[in-house]
Amino acid sequence: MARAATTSDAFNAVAEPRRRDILNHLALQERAVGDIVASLGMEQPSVSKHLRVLRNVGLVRVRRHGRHMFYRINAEAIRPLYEWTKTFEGLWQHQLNRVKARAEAAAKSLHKSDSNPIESKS
Amino acid sequence: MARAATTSDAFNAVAEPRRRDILNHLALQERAVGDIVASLGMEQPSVSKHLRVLRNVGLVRVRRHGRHMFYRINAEAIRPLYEWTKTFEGLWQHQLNRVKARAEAAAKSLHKSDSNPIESKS
DNA sequence: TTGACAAATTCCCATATGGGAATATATAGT
DNA sequence: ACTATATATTCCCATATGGGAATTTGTCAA
Repeated sequence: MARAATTSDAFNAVAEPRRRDILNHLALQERAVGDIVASLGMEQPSVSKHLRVLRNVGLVRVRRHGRHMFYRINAEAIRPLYEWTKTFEGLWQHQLNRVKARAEAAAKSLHKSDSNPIESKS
Repeated sequence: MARAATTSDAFNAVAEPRRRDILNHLALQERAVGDIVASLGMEQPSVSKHLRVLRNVGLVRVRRHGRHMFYRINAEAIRPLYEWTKTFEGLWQHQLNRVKARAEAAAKSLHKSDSNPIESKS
């Protein structure tokens, strides 16, 4: 088996940086393809292909107006990613606290005994 | 160019479901490779390869103890994903409110005028 | 209908992938 | 030194990828 398809889920779709760029751009308001092309400086076929992927996983919705296709974000589809990452929120806070505590302890013992002669030059 | 390497960043590394499984497993405590193999029911070489990718992007750290390699999560590396997804948090709340408002408005007008005959059978 | 513009699709290709299978490396114990 | 155990690496391969270039489809306006 090869790597999972980019269209298999939001995680895979969002792994591509340019697709995140597009989503960031759409966050403010809906945009026509040409607008995205101009704003992000990518080739039009490239944008269309990326939008196709985003559509397939439900990250964007489309609306046609004349010759223009207006894409808008479907934020709900990002939520699973948010929820998953949020699972680890407590962990990085813990880890930061531990680092901070260790740093403070080290500073304290350094102050008391100057146990690291290497640091004390000039 | 082909798809970006799985080791190019946390977004790509995490796109693979089995790697998320591994991270979920490591969230509770550090684990030896064999433990992961047994718990997740994957082949040992497969686990080692996935851990390699996770290590390359800083999502896990290793500690050796005798013949065992204990892997632990480095939650800090997940934080960028969290922050990015969080950017859209306001959006899906907006969208949900709009849907809810629309549903309530529809229910109200239905109650007042029974404007949708199709719904009123039986 | 024809022409102009907007967007999507197709074709080609170098590239990294993840799984399977086999093998290599490293460490502990005797 | 030898064996057993734990983990990592290598090789092979079918597969999807994203970009570039060219073309097609769709829509409006005259």
